[in-house]
Amino acid sequence: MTDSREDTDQPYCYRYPHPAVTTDVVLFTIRDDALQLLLIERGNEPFKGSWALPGGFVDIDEDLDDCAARELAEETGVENLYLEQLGTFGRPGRDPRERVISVAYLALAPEEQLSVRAGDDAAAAAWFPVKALPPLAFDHDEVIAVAHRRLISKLDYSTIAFQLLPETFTLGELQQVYETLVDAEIDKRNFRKWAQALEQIEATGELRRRGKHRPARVYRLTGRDRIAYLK
Amino acid sequence: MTDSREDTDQPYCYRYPHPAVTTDVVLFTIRDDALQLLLIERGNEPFKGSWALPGGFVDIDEDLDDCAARELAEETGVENLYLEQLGTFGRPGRDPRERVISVAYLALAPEEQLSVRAGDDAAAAAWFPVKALPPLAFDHDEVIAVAHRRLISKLDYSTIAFQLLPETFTLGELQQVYETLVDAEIDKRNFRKWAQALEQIEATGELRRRGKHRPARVYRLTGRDRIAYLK
DNA sequence: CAAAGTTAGTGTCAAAACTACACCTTTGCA
DNA sequence: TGCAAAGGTGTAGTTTTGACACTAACTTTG
Repeated sequence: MTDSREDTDQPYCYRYPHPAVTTDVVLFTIRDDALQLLLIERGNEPFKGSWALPGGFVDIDEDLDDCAARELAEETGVENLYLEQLGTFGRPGRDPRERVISVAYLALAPEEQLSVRAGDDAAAAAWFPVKALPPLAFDHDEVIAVAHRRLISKLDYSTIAFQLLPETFTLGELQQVYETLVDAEIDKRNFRKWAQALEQIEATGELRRRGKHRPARVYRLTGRDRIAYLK
Repeated sequence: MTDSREDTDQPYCYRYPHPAVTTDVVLFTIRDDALQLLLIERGNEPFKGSWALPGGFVDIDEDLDDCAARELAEETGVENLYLEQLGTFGRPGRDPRERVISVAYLALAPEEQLSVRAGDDAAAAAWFPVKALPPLAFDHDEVIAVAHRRLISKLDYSTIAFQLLPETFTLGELQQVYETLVDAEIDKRNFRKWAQALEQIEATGELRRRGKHRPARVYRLTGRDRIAYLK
């Protein structure tokens, strides 16, 4: 890091103008057997009426992760979910108002945990299937594309997908999540063999009866780590 | 993104103080059969005399990637190498002067391409083995740890390690790079089978004689993509 | 110029991982 | 009670991985 500034009586912002820094969150969930993400409708210019990722300016004494969690809570009422930093988007001109550098986060939560309501700054908050997104503000289409690729590729070497399930789940539900994510059918026996070989889940001993068919064994994650890396 | 500011005649920096944004680069190379990285000795406070990652403040109209490349060139004379964004570090208090958010980059280059000289802001620039780092300024030890983990884990699913070799190389040299990175010996026959199965390298037809032994075939990367993802 | 030293270069076999594939079980409901 | 619907299980063929040892070609030295 360079040291290209000395103390003078001029405030920084005139001698070395600072960019604004925001966080934006790509929150995925699975609803109606589709991968969906949360967008808010912008209530103000620029891009008024367009849809955008939830997010906002970083407070001057606030950590980045905290900012992402706070903005998500404020704008959507969603709390306590899996959040990981995705990348930082800072192309000059991406915000027409001023230079804005955005630290993007990838978030996952099970549908059950979410009760979205529009917050102060948002005209509305709504879920959209990843395959049918509306026109987006700023460079948020690009941010979402990166998030989606990251999620899909992380399936191969981590247990990140478990973050899309509630605390307890059946193997059928788990398989549905994976099938939705990879957008393909998976062989049931091979999938179950694989899932049990992970050593990341254990049966609770309970059965869950849903629908007119044989009840399913209920599982939970072992360990309290949010995600495990495979091999 | 929220819209929590209106236009008034007050400058931004008083109503909504902006953090400073920097880029820092973790540049790895292999020297003397060891993974080494480039540090600069700080010429000014804070942390004067400590070693730190090369980097500096983002210009107000400058893209982040450009900033990382520019600062690296200015401080060390190193140009035209592999650069990828690593992550953003913004814990309040990580810089004692003011709030500084740092976008970190991972960079790789072959030793042959590097002729490091200390630039304006740095008292000195030097290579250190990853296994024997000096005390570091700011949170740069943490940044380096993340970069190192990223590099090692990317070995498994990409051809990122080829960025540590010059344009042409022998399979022996390639194997040495991998052995240095994973810090273990690799079976020669299995390695060569693997490397050729990648379909990412081709023989140039030349032979390279170095030392008192049989000359080795020379290879180059096929395709001009910097890194390929495997499987 | 022969011998010694050094890295280049090659194939096989066993174990492990992966893939394809079909039937019975248990429940709810008509 | 029988039908619809998801739950639950094993095996065999194929592919991938990992262990392992010798000959080839060059340089240097005696």
